[in-house]
Amino acid sequence: MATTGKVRGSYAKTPARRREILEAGIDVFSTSGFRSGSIREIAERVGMSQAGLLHHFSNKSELLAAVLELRDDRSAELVPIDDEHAGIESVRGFVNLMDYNATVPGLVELHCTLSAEATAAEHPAHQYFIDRYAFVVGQMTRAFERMRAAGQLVASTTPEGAARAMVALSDGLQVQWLLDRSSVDMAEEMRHYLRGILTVEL
Amino acid sequence: MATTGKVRGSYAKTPARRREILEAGIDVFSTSGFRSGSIREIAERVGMSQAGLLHHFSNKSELLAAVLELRDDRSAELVPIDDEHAGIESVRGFVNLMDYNATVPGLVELHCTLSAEATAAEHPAHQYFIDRYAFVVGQMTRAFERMRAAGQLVASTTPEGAARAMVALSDGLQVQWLLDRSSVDMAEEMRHYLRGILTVEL
DNA sequence: GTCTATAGAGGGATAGAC
DNA sequence: GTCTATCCCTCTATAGAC
Repeated sequence: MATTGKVRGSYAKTPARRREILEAGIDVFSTSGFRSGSIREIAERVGMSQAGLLHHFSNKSELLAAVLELRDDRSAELVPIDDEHAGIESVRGFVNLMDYNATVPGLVELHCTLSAEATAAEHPAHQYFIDRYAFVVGQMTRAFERMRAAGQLVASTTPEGAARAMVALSDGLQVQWLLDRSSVDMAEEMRHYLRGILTVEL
Repeated sequence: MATTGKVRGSYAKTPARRREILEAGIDVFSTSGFRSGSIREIAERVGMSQAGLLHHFSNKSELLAAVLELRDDRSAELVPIDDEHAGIESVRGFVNLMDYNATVPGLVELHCTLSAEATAAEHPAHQYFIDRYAFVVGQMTRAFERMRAAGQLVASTTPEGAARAMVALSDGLQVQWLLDRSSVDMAEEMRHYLRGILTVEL
């Protein structure tokens, strides 16, 4: 017993507090980015002082890392695309994630804003995004390789090319969608692309 | 005579100075974005004080607008995609622009960083990017419409869908390329996509 | 046209009380 | 665990001298 809860005292609420801070962090970093978003504003949204916030995350970069981790966990929960034997299931999972994304503009904005910012070599999330793209493109490449083996991928496309194009299309559609949400149905546009390179139904 | 040059005095150099500032502005805004890039740093790069810079551009937003205008002019000069009768020529122009982009990482970074930032409604370049995407997607849509009429576009694709996908693919590939330049050949990836939706050679 | 000086706002992080 | 106070930094924009 008492493996998760604390022994006593008011600091038992720390995990909940951390979670509140992370939620506010998503909001602020998504609209202002990391560099120009302030931990002061995040703290205010949670109703605490900036110094109080820094009790939970010792500095701004650490908070960013925790925000990114939370986002990853949620995507992974919602759409498991990392099954080591999945082919078309991974592709379907990716498209489902795009449908889900259309319901959470904040998360989409977070991704677009931070990935563009993190393009700069000195950005605290630079390596994170390099690794993350390598991971996602890698997963999708393997999924397409299995589909190729099953004769489900058109001959003109390489698995890696398809994977990169899929990720790129997703990112680009997000920008257009954020600028004008009525302009694009992101998942539908992706399905359209996929129909062109797959020999089977989605 | 004296249509472009000034009558006399040292302020004849103003246009050149403005240009220098804009070049430095591209550098700084591309790596730091608009919000966290500072006019101070831009001024330093040109070798002048921050107050001196503000003699040429009355505030930071005005400088941003001028930077974006300069970028537009360059792209337009290099790759005319706005011919009102062009079909495949516009598509070729777009791909050529992607090849050119691979030689000017700074401009690519500027676009990615600012377009993501400008996703926020209060951003000074918000409307600019809405208009710009509408323009580019519109131009490419009309080009694909002409190609459709000429039987050069596969039946499964709509002109607007193709245009949006082309722009999205371009944007997304830029992010991956900026994070790891050895990972993607942006123009080649685009040609590959186009081969799938066109019935003629590029 | 460019400078210095300065106003005025906001940021991150730390120290120390409670 | 949270606060106030504070340090020190950076930023934009303006005023006014040269």
